[in-house]
Amino acid sequence: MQDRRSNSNRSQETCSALIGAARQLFITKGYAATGTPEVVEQAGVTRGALYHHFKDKQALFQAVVAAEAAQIAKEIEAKSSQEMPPVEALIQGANAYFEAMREPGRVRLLLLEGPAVLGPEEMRRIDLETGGQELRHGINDALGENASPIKVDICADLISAMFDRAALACEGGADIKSYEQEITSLLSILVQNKP
Amino acid sequence: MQDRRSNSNRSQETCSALIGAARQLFITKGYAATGTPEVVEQAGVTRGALYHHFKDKQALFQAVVAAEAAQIAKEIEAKSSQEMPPVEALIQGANAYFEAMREPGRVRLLLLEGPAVLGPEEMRRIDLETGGQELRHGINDALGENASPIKVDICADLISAMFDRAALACEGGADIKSYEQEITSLLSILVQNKP
DNA sequence: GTAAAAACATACACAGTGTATGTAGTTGAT
DNA sequence: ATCAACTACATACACTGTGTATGTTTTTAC
Repeated sequence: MQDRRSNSNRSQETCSALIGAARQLFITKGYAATGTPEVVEQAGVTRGALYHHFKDKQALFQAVVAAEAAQIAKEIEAKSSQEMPPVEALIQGANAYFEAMREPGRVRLLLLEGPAVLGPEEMRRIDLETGGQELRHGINDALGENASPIKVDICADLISAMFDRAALACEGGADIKSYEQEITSLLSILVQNKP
Repeated sequence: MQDRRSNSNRSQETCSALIGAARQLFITKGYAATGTPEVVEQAGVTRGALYHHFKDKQALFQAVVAAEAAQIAKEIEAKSSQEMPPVEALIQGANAYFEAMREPGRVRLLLLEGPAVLGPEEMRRIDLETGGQELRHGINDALGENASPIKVDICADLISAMFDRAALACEGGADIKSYEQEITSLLSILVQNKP
């Protein structure tokens, strides 16, 4: 029974199956409570395949997180219309982020377990590799020319922290509109009072 | 060989030893990489004692986190002088928080692994049980009477998110002064433009 | 077609968790 | 003081999961 699939195809398919199955389990049961036997069963492969493509369980998790971050960046970019005053663009970007983060499991993956399992540096790396630069550019445009690069970096970091917390709060049952409104208000105030 | 220690003393001492040893290991190696055999060895007791006092490894971790949160609240309260304009009090509280969070391991315990292992709700519960209310009161005083309670809650949540992110960044090697300065600036702007 | 390499599959060694069971020390009532 | 009940531990074990070593099949290159 020859399938005659190319090696790269074989690899790609099993990797996708593994990442997909792992994603589902990590989201529902969490990283620690998910065993590799369960993952491979869902993926329809064996543990041998898993450990052939990934160094260890953590590497599989990193792949899941990276894929999710890429997907989110894609969704946000799709919703970002160009030609807009900087502040409006910022607010729209924030709303797009919130909407993307409402997809079940993303908060847990990217805001809770990701930083704990992979570490903040690695999470930051993934973020920059995908769409994390957008916010910094937005902040830079909004603050104008008189802002030093390091100030922009810090400001972007602090604002993204607010975004993340808002997403986390909404996952926990908080009112989305209230948080969106408050963030919008804060952003407007901050940009208008750029020091 | 009769020690003739009272039961409550015995319990308290072994619990303290366990929490202390666990704290050290959780801080240096992380929750997942720390085994209970190692903990009890450091504490000078057996696993039997551990599982007598704590339901499981997670319960031990929760005790460590709660103790750390209480200690931090104590340190902050000790540094908070009363009789101060609200904004100044806020800024001073923030600085006290940063200073407390510079104690090695606290960022990892409270901001990284705590939320992942215990969940955000439990972390929030611990926070409110200890000194988490202070910030909300500070925000409330700073915003004045015309702010709705829910707005104060959200605002406090978002601001505490910035505090946490700043502590995390500094742990990662960022310049403390820059973050402190930026936060101070943001707080001043926000309070002066209370909508 | 054949050798090398990649992609898996199987088996195993090891470590860690939680529990069941056993023992010593403590408490409270008589 | 003594005895029973209880608390505080200690020991032993069953189980699960991880990572690795080794074996097998499929693909690739020549």
